[in-house]
Amino acid sequence: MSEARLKAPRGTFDVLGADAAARARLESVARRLLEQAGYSRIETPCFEASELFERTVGEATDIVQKEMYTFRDGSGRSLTLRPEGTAPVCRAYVEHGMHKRPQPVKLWYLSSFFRYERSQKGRYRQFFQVGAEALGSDDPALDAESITLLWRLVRQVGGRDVRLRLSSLGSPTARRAYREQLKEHLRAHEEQLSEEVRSRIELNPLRAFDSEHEGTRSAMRGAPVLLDHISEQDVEHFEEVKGLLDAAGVPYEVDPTLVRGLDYYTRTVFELTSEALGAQSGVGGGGRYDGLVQQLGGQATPGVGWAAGVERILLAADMSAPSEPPLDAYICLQLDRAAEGVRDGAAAELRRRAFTLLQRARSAGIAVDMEMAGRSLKGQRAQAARRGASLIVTVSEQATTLRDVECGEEQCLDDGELLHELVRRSSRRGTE
RNA sequence: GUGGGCGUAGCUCAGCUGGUAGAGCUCCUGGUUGUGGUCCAGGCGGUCGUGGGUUCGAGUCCCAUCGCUCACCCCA
Repeated sequence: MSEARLKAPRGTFDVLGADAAARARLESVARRLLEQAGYSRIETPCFEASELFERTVGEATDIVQKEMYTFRDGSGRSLTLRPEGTAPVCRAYVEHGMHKRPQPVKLWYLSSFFRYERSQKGRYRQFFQVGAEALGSDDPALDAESITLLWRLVRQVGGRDVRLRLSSLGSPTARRAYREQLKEHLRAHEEQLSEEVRSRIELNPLRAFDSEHEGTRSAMRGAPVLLDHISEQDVEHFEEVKGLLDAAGVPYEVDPTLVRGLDYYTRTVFELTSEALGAQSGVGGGGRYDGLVQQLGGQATPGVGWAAGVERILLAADMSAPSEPPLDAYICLQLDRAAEGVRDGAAAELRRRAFTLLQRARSAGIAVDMEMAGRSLKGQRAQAARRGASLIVTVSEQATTLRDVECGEEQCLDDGELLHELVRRSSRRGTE
């Protein structure tokens, strides 16, 4: 018998109505902001060789461990729906020899990503990210520019209660050494730690810094801090970035405990959060990834970039979506004997006339629609009103009339005159 | 994977201690209104998430299951 009705899979959603309009606005703000700064659009495939993510994101991360949508195609290749955007962009940089272009190469995207997770507010299995990547230079100005763009994007769409946190991870070696040091410190104070933190010493020692637990907090006061263990050049780089952000008037907080979820980050890392979001407070984040391109088989190429969740920006921004744009005109069909169906010759003839008019009016640049749902004349007028049309054309067997709703004028015209009148009246309105 | 809350019309919801399903909005039709969003009347629309159980009788009680949602974990 009847199956259960099909629904969008868990963690996915349809975009429509006001939500679609808000997204379109966000996209146009992002495009203007990023293209003005020299970023050009890139779209990479929805899926990539699984290896791309396994190698770059980090074997031990949750993403690779349990969140990837991985499948085999007809030839047995292992493919994965992209869980993030930086590795694919770097792959494209290498694949298209972009190191031969003038550096830095700046690219931006707005695409969907996939992670198999339990969904909740601001977290979905298919989600959208807007992101920007700048490759080919380790100039701290590029870091500062990247961060500033994320900051300005979120502010421009009306992001509320946003905070920017900033830190530096140094080199991967410094980071690894630090991690061991921290684990040692935690093990030395194990009896003070909360059970949860204790069970995560190996997996995620950095998390101990976020704990609210009394004993853990006191144990962490004496803990080593990564920022104190990075190289002199990295400190200098970080100082430059901070100075440039100060100069640009971008407010930030240095947070030495800031961690990012992906393995490839080096030096600068940052995260933008909003209190308006619920549990998933991260709106966007990113950092520098100086070893990534080389890891993918390219020349040693530094890079810096970020990604921000579209759904999260929208939650933080509370964008009042513009309503559907109104129509200039609506074409109604008036049949003498309404009882006769659409197969009736007269009705078909009427429809042909109206349809021709519709197409000619659209070619002339007028936003116009016509009745295509079999409504009564009253229903058609109501529909015209709903669509915001200020001009109503009524096509009947005897005549074609144009009524200007705003001034109440009504005139009987032939089709050529009608077109002129439509253009005249709708353009006059447009320029007012 | 774990825990809390919730599943009745397209949407928002009502339905008391079990008695055989309702309202508002939307949509359509007719009337009315200066041929337009008003007002009036009518209509379309639901195997009450699904499957069992208790009962003469279940939207209501019990069990299971699925879905949605929020949170943990983690992250955008």
